[in-house]
Amino acid sequence: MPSEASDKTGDEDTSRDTTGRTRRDRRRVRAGGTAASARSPFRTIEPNRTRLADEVYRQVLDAVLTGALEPGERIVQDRLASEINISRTPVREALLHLEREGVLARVGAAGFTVRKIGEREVRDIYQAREAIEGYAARIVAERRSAASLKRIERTVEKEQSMAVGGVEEYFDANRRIHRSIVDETGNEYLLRGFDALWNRALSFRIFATIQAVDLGASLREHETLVASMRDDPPNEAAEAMIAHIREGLALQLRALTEPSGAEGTAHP
Amino acid sequence: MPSEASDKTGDEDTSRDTTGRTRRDRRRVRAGGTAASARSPFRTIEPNRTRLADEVYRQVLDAVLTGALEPGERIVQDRLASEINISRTPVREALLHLEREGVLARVGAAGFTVRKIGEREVRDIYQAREAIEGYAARIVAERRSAASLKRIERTVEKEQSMAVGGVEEYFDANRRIHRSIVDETGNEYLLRGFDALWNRALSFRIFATIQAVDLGASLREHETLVASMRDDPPNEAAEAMIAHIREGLALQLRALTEPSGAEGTAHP
DNA sequence: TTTTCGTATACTGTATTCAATACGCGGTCC
DNA sequence: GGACCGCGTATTGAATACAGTATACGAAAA
Repeated sequence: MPSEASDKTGDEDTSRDTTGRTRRDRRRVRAGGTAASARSPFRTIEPNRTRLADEVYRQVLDAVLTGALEPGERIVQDRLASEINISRTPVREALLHLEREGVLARVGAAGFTVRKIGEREVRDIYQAREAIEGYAARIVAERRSAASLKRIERTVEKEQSMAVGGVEEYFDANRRIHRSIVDETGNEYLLRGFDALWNRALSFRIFATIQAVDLGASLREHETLVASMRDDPPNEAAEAMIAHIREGLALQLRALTEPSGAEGTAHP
Repeated sequence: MPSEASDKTGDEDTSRDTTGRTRRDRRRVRAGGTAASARSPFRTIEPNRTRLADEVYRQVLDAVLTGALEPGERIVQDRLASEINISRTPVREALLHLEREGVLARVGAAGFTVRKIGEREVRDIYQAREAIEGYAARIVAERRSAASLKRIERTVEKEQSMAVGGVEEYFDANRRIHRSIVDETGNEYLLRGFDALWNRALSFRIFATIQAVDLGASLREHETLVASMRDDPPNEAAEAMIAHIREGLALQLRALTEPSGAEGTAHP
C-alpha cells in the first residue's frame, strides 16, 4: 500500500493530509449521520485551507532544489515577504522549518542562508541512506509481496521511460524509484527519514556535476535491485541496495573533489 | 568522537549549537584577527541568546515525556502563553515544531493535542529503530575503534549503575546507551533520525506499562551488544542489535495489548 | 422531546508594531 | 594618513492587533 503522497518533496503533503482527513471524518459523522451515506448529490468541498507558511515552504524548497537559490545565498525575511506580498510571519515560520530540516542556516543577524555542503556531509547523508534504504529493501524482500514488487517494477519502468531528458530529470526519476521502495514498506517513519535525507541532499544540486554517468547502466541496476528483492534472501537484497548507494556516493565524490565541469560548487 | 550534545532530548541542542558556533566564528575573525588566537586572557562570553521558542519547545516536550501532559490532552496556544507569561508567537512556533516532529497533532480549530499512539505506530517506530541502530552497530563494528568501544562501554557501565531506580530511570538509561552507539558513528544524520524516533516513541510514556522486565537481564544484553561489536563480524553485530530491539518491541506490544497494570493507555 | 437554526465563543492564522542587537560607515583625533 | 569611536541602519525576535472559521450552546419549532 503506497502512501498517498507521491509528490516530489512529499513531506509537507503528509502532514497536510492528516489534518484534512481528521476534519473530514468529523464532519461526516456530524452532518451525514447514518442515512445519507452515498445518497447526497453534493460533493464534499475540500476546505481550501492552505496555510500560507506551507506555500512559502514549498516555494523556497523548490527554489533551492532547482538551483534558483544557490548555496551561500542570503535570504532575508522581510525582503522575501514583500516579494511574495505577504506578511513576515508565515515567511518566518517557513524559514525556521527549513532550518530545522537542515536546508537553511541561521547566520546571526544576517538572516538565513542556503547551507553549503561539504564532502563530510555528503558521506554522512549517503551512509544514512544506506541504513534506511538498505533496511527498506530487506523488509520488502522479506515480505515478497507480489503486489509490492509489481508496483515498484512499474515505477522503475515508468521513470525509466521518462528519464530520457537531462541529468536533472534523471535524478528526479532516481529519487522516485528509491522512494517507491521505501514507500512499499508502509512505514511512515522510514519514509519520513528518506524524505528528510533527500531534501537535504538535493539542496546542493549535485545534478550538474555528474555528467559522465551512464543512465542506461544505472537503470538496469534498478531492475537488478528489484530482482534481488524478489529472488534473493533479504540480506542479499539489502546488501545490493547498499552497494548501489555506495556507487552513487563514489560518483558524487568524484564530481565533488575534481570539479571537471564549469559548474562546481557554484558559489562565486 | 561523540557529539557535543549529550542531553536527554538532544535534538534542540544541536541546532542551537550550530547557530552559536557560526556566530562565534564570525566574531573571532572580526575581533581576534590573526594575532590574538590563543593569547587573550579572556574567554569568549556566550551570548545568552536563548530563543523563547526553544525554551517553550523544551518545556512542552519534557512535559510530554514525563507524562505531565497525557496523550489526547489539548494544548491551547493562548492559555499556554499566558501560563508562562509570554506572548503567543514563540509558543506557536514551538508547538508547530513539535507537530512536525510528530509529538503533537493539529486538530482543526480545537488547537493541538498530544498525539496518541497505536500498535501500528509502535511497530513502525521500532522497525525504523532497527534500520538506524542496526546500521549504526554495523558501522561501529566495522571501524572497531578501541576508543569508540571504550566510550560506549563506559556509558553502559555508568547508566547501569544509575538505573537502579524506577522504570523511568531505566528507560532514560536505555536511551542514553543506545544513543551513545549511534553517536559513535559520528554521523549527524543518523543521530538526528535516532532522536526523532525516540522523542516520538517516548511521548507516549510506555514506561509504566512495563513492569515485569528484568532490568538486570536487559543490562547484560547491552554488554553482549558491545562485545558483539568488538568481536563479531559487522553483520552479526547489526543482527544482534536488531534482535535486541525486537525483544523490546515484543515487550511493548505485550504491555500494550493486555493492559495488566492499572495505567494502560491512560486517556480516560 | 427532539431537531434545527442562529448566535456567541474560542480558537487559530496573518498582519502589524515594538524592541533589541549586530554590523558598517563615516567622522574625528592623533 | 591611519586608527578608533559613535551612530545609523538593517535584520531578527517578540508582542499585540485583526480576521476568519469552526464548535458549542441555547432557543424555537415540530
